[in-house]
Amino acid sequence: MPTIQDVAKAAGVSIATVSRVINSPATVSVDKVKRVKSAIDELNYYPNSSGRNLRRSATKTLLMICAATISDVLDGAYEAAARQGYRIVATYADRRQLAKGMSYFNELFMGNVDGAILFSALRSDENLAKLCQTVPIVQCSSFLDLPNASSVSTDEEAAAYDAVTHLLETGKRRIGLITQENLPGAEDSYYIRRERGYCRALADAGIPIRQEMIFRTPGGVKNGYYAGKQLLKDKADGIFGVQDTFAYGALVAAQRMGLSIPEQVGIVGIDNTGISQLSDPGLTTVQQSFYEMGQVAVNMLIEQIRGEMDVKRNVYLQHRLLVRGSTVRGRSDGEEEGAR
Amino acid sequence: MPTIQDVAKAAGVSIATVSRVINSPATVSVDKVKRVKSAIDELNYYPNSSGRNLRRSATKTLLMICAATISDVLDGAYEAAARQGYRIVATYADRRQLAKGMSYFNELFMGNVDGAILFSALRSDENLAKLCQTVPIVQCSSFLDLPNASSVSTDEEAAAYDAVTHLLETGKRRIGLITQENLPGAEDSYYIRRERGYCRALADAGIPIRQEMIFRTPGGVKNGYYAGKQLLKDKADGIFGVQDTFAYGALVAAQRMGLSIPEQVGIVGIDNTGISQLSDPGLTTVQQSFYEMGQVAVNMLIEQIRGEMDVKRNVYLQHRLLVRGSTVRGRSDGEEEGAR
DNA sequence: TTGTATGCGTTATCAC
DNA sequence: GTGATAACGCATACAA
Repeated sequence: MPTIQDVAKAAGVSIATVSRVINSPATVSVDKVKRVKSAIDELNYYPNSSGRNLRRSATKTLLMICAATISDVLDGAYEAAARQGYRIVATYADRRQLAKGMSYFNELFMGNVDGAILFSALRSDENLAKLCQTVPIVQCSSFLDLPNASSVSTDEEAAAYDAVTHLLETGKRRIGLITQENLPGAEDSYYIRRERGYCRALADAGIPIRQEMIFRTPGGVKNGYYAGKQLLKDKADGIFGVQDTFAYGALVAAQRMGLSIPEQVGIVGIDNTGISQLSDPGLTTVQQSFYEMGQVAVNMLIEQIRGEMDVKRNVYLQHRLLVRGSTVRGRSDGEEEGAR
Repeated sequence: MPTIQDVAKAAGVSIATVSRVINSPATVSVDKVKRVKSAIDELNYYPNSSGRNLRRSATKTLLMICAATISDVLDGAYEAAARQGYRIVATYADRRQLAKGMSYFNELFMGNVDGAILFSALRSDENLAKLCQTVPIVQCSSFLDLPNASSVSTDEEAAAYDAVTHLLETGKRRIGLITQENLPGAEDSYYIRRERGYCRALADAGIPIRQEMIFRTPGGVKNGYYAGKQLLKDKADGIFGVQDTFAYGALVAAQRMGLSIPEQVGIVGIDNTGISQLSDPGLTTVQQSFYEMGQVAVNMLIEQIRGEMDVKRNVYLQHRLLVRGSTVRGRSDGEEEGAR
C-alpha cells in the first residue's frame, strides 16, 4: 500500500503538503494541489486509517454490538451516523462472548472506535459498569440500569398493556397469554416485561389472572399453534402472544378449529414482523419505532462522545398499536389506533 | 484511556516489559509478570488498536460489505474467522454508495482491515478491479468475473433448473414463471440467472417457452398472489417463483381458487425462507448453503491475505431441493431430494 | 504558502 | 531478563 511518503515523492512536495491537500486544500497553492491530486490518483493512494486515527486520537467510527439481526435499527443508525460524519460497523456477539463480560469489546475494539451501541447485548454484568467509565456506551432495546449508561428502548410493558387493553375493549374477557418459556439467565427479558403488561392490563380491568390461561412454550409458529389450540379448548375468547409468531400460530389454530375471527376469538401479537401481515385476516400487533431507535441511539452516543451530555438518560420511544382483522372485522390494513 | 506508559510507570518497569507481558509472557520473570498484570488490571488497560495495527501493519480484522441482511452467511463467517484469530465487522452499503465505485471502501477502511468480503454488493464497476489490486477481496453470492477477484456463490441457474425439472418430473407441463420485474442497472441479477434456469429446463424437456407463462412483477407476497391467479387462469399446472414470497403468494391464490395442491397445480419456490415452512402444505423450495458460504469466503480471504492463494477461484456451493407438500402429496417436512 | 520536526501507542531490534 | 530506542503513517505546531 502506498503511503503519504510515496505521494510526496511522486508529486515533488513534502508530506505536510500532501496532508494539507487532503485535509484543507484551500491552504495550498492551486498548482501543487493539482500535482498532488494527480499523484494520489496515479498511486491509488488512500490515507491509512490506523495512522490517522492514532494521530487524531479519534476514529469517527461507532460500533454496534448486536445479539440479534436488526436491520431497521441499523438503517436508522447508519442514517444518523452518516449525517454527522460517522461510520458504523456492526458485530454480533453470542451469549458466550457476552458472558465473558464485554471483555470482547475491550480486547477487540479499544481505540478502534469512538463509542459503542449495545443492542440487546446485555446480561447482568459488573464489567459493563467498568466499561462505561472508559468508553461512551448507549444501550439499545434491553438495558441495565447503570449509573453511567444511557439507553433507548421501547416500554415493553406498556406495549403489551396496550395490546391486551385493546382486546378488552373489543369485549374479550377470557384472554390467554402465549409466552416464551423461561430461558436461564434472562431475568429481565422482553417477554417477562410483556407478561407484566398483560397482568397489569387484566388487573386494571378487574379481571383475575388465571395461571391456566398462561401458556409457556419454546419459540416458533408451531409452538404457537399448539399453545393456541390448548387455550382455545379452554374457552379463551382472546389471545395475546408475546411474539407475532406465537399469535400467528394461534390464529391458524383458531381457523382450523372453525372459530370465527374476530367474533369468537380476538388475537394480538407484537413487533409487526412480516408474518403479521401475511395472515388472512391480518394480525393486530404492536409496532416499535426501530428505525428511530437506531437514530436516537447514535445521536445520544455522539453527544456523549462530544462531551455534550452531562447526565445519563433513559429514553423510551413511542409504540403503535396496529389494528387489523384479527381483532376488528374489516380492519385488514393496520390503520393506526394509538401511540404512546 | 490509559496507555502502555501508564502501566509501565505503575508497575515500575519499562514499556518494553509491559509489551512483552502482553505478547510473550514466557520471556519475562514471574514477579514482573505479576506486577505488570496487576497494574494492567488496576488501570483497566487495553492496548490501543490503532497503535498496534500501525506497528504490526495488520489488523486481524475482516470487513463484510453487505447489500442485504444475511445472518446465516454472517454466522458462518464469524465462526470461520474466530477459528483463525480474525474478527469480522460488517457494514451495509446502499446502492448509491456502491455506485460511487467502492470508493466507500477506500475512504473508510483502508488500513483498518486486512481484507473484505463483498456480499451481493456489486454492480459492474471498473473501480472494483482497481481495488482488488490493492486489498484482498472475495466476492460472495453475486459477483463480477474479474481477473483478480475470487468468488463463492450458488449456481443460481442450476438451482432454478433443478426446481423446474422437479416440477416436470411430477408430470407438470404448463409451468408458469413468476419473476421480478426488471430493476434498472441489474444486468446480471439472481432472478435473471434463475429465469435462465427455468428456460433451460423447459428446453431440455422439449417444451416450448411461452411468454404468456412468464409473469414479471414487483416483489412481495401480494404480487405473487396476483401473478399466480393470472397464471392459473391461463391453465398453468405448475408454477416456479424466483422467490419464496412469489411462490407462497401463488400457493394462496391456488387455494382460494379451490385447486388441489399438488394434484392440479405444483408450486416451487427458492431460498427456503421462513415463509416456505409456514404454508400448509409446505412449499417445495431450494436451499442454498449460506452458512457454508460465509465460512468458505472467510477461509479463501485469509488464504489470500497470507499470500497462499496463487490464482483466483470461483467456487460454487451445493444447493438442495427440499421437497414438500406443494409438489408431492404427503411430503410436508422437506426431506432432502437431491444436491448439486 | 511550504517544509521540518514532533508525537500519537505500539512492537521489535538492539544492546546490555 | 531487561531497558532504550527506532519505526509504523499521519496531522499539525512551528519556523521559514
